[in-house]
This record gives sequence, structure tokens and C-alpha cells, in this order.
Amino acid sequence: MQAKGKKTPAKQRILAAAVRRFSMASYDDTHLRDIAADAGVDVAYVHRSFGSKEKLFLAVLSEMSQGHGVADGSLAEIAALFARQVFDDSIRHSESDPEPLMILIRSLSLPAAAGPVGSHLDDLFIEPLRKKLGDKTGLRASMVMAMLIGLRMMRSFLKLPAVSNANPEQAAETIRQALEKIMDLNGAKDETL
Amino acid sequence: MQAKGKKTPAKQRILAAAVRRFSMASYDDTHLRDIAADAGVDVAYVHRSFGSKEKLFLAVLSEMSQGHGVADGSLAEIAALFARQVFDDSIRHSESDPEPLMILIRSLSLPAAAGPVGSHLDDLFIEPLRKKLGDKTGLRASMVMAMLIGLRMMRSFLKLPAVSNANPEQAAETIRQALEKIMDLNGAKDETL
DNA sequence: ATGTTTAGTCAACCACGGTTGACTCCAGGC
DNA sequence: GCCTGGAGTCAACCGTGGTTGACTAAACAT
Repeated sequence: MQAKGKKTPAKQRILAAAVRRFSMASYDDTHLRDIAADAGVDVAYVHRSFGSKEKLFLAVLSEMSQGHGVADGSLAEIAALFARQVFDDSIRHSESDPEPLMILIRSLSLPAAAGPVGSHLDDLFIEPLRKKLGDKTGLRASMVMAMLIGLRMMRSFLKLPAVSNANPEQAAETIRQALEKIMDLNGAKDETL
Repeated sequence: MQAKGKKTPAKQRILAAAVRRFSMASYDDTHLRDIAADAGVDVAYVHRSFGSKEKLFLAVLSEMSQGHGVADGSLAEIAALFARQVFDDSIRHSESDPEPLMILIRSLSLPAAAGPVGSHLDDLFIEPLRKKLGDKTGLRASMVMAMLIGLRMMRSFLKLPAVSNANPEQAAETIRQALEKIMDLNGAKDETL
């Protein structure tokens, strides 16, 4: 597709193509042949260099989670950032759209991915956020992420008008307020397990 | 599987089996042959009676949304009910588990389902909830559902410990509080579009 | 030069699963 | 009795797509 940027090594090009493809369609609808074509390589080679389709997907998964952890900053800042992310289509990439949250949602097709995805989500978002919120607040941290993911899903997949057509600025503000409320709910004892 | 309950008409048995199968695995991982076996029918017949796999899935979709709308009652009651639903595995069905929210999440594999699912979600939950909340509050209604779906996903698919291992009663209480906060956020002007 | 690994290609395989068409079986109407 | 039509079956088809093994070409040491 992109005239084979023959400079970068093939394995790297394959991974890049896979990231893009996997974030645009579900696991089953993403075909190795397309990825191969994008990378300017034969199908057999993408298979050979990653072992299997599933392995490749897992590789994509950890690739995507690089540098996507919860930001440093105050809770208020995080809330604001997250709120904006729901409407931000160009996170990190300019053209097509590997949107990190997408691939998470896509991965629900593949049972084998649940484990890794869960761990990533936990390590990169829930846990850091929990640390900021204080002890025993894993549930609240999860609620924040849940709302984020849910909204993203409603906007980008289901295209619910209430979310899709909302004015981004005002919507982000409303969401930000909600996130803040969730973060400092009075009852501190979330998970007594 | 269940010794062919030959009393009910086949088409109905097929639909029931399909509901169960589709809510347990993704669209692609659900096979007509399995559904047929469950219903005690030949594969060809399930195809014949619903036109295609996709049509069958759509049928399942509207079947599932029957009687699953937002409950009547005060906002507080709704919040409490929703909060509990995150941890309730036996909504409506005793044995296996057709959990309605599941199929919604599953349907993300199938692009063609996005439309119908979105509409159902909108008609059955968002819109009624919005009406209760007042005008121009579609976003807040969506946030409520987003959090619900997101939490469910984290618990049942990703198995995040913070959600999966939480004490159901206390967790539900925390979630309930969060939902209430979201519902009566002060800034009433959500979506000025 | 020559043998050996590394990067990559080509064609074929083969399983899976949705779909199809021809067939059978049984009611019910005439 | 006959025959028309729906319910349901059987076997086969066939596209798709991941996987595999044999092959080629360049890099690279000995």
C-alpha cells in the first residue's frame, strides 16, 4: 500500500502494518494476507517471523501498550485528559488510526487475548490510578476506565447519537466532572474482598 | 445437548440455542453446526429457517432485547438496580448464561450489528433514561450505560481483579453512588451539539 | 571458492464452516 | 388414492485463510 518503505526491516514493517490492521477490524476480519501486502512481504513470511497469527496479535498488543500508561499529574489533570481522549481521534497517529482503545475492544473476540489485555490494562492504568487515589480503591480506578472504554465504544462502534454528535468540548467537560466525582467518592472502602 | 425437547417447534429451539451460543462466544467462534446440534436439528435447517448466519444473529439480537429496557422507578432505584446488575450472573436465566450485556459486547465483532445494537441500546436504555433525567442529558444517560458495560466487560472478559474479586455488595454500593453522582451532575447543558 | 546461516518467496495444502440443492417424510385437502 | 406443500435431512460444494515445506538469493564467515 505504501510503496514498500524498504528502509526499515521487514519484521518491523509487518508489525506496524499489523497494528494498523488489527485496530481497524476484529481479529477474525484481519487477514495475514492483507498485513503482508501492506508490509510488502509474502504471507508466509509474516507467519514465519511471528510464529502464528495469535502470536502476532499478542505482539501487536504489547506494542500498542508502549508509552500509553496513565499520565503523571494531578487527579484533576488526569480526569481532564481522559475526558478529552474520548473524543480525540488522532491519539499519537496522524493518518489512518491505530487508536489504542480500539484494539482493546477488538481483542474481545479472541479469548486468548483476554489475559494479556487484562494485565496490560491493569498495569498501565488501573494500578497507577489506584496508587494515586489511595489504598483500596481499585474499583474506583476501574470505574474510571470502564466509563472511558464504554464511551469510546458507544462513539466509535455503535455511533450512539448522544455521544457521537455531542459537542466535543462541552461533552469532555461533562465527562471530566463525572470522572472527578467518581475519583473522590466519599466511601473509601471499595474492595474489602 | 439437552435430549431434544421435541415439544417446542424447531425454529424456536434454534433461536434459543443461538441466543445461548452467541452470548457465550464471539460471532465468528459461534458455529451454525453447534447451534443445530443443540437444537437437535440439521445445520441446513437452521440456515434455511433464518436465511443466513447474520440474519440469525440479528434475530437473536432483537430476541435478547425483549423486556430488557430500563426499569420504571426513581433514579435512585435505577442506579441501585444497575449497580447490582454488574455482579449479577443470573439475570433472567438460571443455568448457562445468555447475559444480555454479553451479546452486546460480542456483537462488536460484526460491523453489520453495530447499527441494530446501537439502536436497541438507544431505544431501550439511553432514551428512557434521558427522559427521566430531563432534557439535553443524553450524554449523562450514556455515561451511565458506558460505565455499566465497561465494568461488565472488565469483570467477565478481562477478569480484572479489582472488579472480579470485589465484594459484590460493597462494590455495588460504590457503583450505585457513582451512578447517582453522574445522574445529577450540576451542569445540565450536556449536548448543545 | 565453498559451505552455511539468514531473509524471503512460491505454490500448495487442508481444515473449517457457511451455503446450496436434491431428497425424504409426513399432513391435510380434494 | 393422490398430490401439494411444508418440515426437516443428507451429502456435497466451495471460498477463505492460516499454515507448511521446498526452494532461491543474498550475506557471511572459513
